[in-house]
Amino acid sequence: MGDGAAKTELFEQLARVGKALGSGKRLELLDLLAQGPRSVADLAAVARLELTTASSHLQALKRAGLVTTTRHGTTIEYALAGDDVAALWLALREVAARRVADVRPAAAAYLGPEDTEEIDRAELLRRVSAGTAIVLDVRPAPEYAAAHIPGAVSIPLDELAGRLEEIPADQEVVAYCRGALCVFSHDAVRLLAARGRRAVRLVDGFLEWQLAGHPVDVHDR
Amino acid sequence: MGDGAAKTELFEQLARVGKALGSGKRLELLDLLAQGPRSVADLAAVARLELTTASSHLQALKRAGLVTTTRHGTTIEYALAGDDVAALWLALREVAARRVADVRPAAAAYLGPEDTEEIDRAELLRRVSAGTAIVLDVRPAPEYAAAHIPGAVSIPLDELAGRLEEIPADQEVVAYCRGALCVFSHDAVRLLAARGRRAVRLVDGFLEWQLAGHPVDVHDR
DNA sequence: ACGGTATTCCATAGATTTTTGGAGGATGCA
DNA sequence: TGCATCCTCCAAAAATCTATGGAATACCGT
Repeated sequence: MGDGAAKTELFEQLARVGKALGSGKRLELLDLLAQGPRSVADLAAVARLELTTASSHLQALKRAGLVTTTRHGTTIEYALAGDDVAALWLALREVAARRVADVRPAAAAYLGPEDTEEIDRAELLRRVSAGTAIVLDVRPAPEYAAAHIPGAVSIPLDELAGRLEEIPADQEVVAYCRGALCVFSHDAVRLLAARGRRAVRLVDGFLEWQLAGHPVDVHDR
Repeated sequence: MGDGAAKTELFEQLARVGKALGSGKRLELLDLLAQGPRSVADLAAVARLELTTASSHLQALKRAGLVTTTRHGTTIEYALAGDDVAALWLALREVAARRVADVRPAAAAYLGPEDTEEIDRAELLRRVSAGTAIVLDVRPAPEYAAAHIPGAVSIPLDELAGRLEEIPADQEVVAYCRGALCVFSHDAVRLLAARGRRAVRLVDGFLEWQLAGHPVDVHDR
């Protein structure tokens, strides 16, 4: 029948991963790391956390095996341990969105009204290969640099208003950002629409693109 | 940029699912529920928990949306909320097995030595359709009754020694149980081998079979 | 209505986690 | 060597979670 104590111990070990996923702060850090490796100070700033708090949460993620560290001189770069971790994060998000009643209103409050048109990955590929649309990456520059959809142009959301002329006025724009729960592409499409551009939003984002096995580009622009 | 408070709130809501996965006891209950619906008293007995402890853990799982309840007269039946939850549980297990160093030794201590031959689902289907093997479900009877691999014969592990004559001596046996971390099929194959039978083990179990989209049978035998 | 069964609710003590600030290590550069 | 930067370690207080046993609730059969 198997020893009860050994079984308890095994499940307690599995729960270490669960515990790591049991904090909003840590999930936020994980979500950022899913876009690419980053330093502790960087992550703390973007996630609006005290440095020591961020450090201790990152170490909790590391103890659970979800992230790895690499030293680059004086800075330490945290990175997702692998695609399986990204898949786990996505699975958790999907369960939460479907099963936790309060997630929908919380998402709506964060993302804003549903006033923007969305398309899926297949439709994006169709429009791009037909030449009727260009793909716009509105994530912060370091995340674009880490990896992005091939052919996408990078204009971070907070620079978009000032760099509008870089986008041909007669082209439709498909904007994307981190993932389904990222606000940047919503705001970008609203901004573009307000300036009279034709713009739609990829329904999810880079995380889902990558996990679906699509190719990605790194570096350059 | 999106309101910081709204973002924090959203991730805190997502973390409710993570928190639910952050306890060995709850994972054990989830693992049982992945085999089929069960009552509170039943779950408490199988998971070796006090009734009130089991009840409160089950309610925690319910608040996180991972399980649902149905009243049947005086008993309350808990069930997994859906396949997406089973997939999440499997994803967590796979990440833990790959990334948490202490999971392997804990699994080895629970499952015993690697002295049994294992085959995958494709090989099982091959041997069954070739008529060279029969499939043996060694889970407790209620789990077999809830759902099982089509054509499988049910002999719970603790009855196996006494019901050996029900298995044709010249047939190879493929034993399976709940999943990759379930000990029953390991013990069953050891027992059969000790009695001179040819027996191998499905590398994972019913959970993975079902999630892979294979058909399942319910009721009868 | 009554007794019996299955489960949840409640209060509490004990354990674990989270946050924060200050001190300490490691690395790079002048 | 000395100094700056980036990060981790440590300790303590606050907050949260867990286990447990007794009481309360819901439903069933008589």
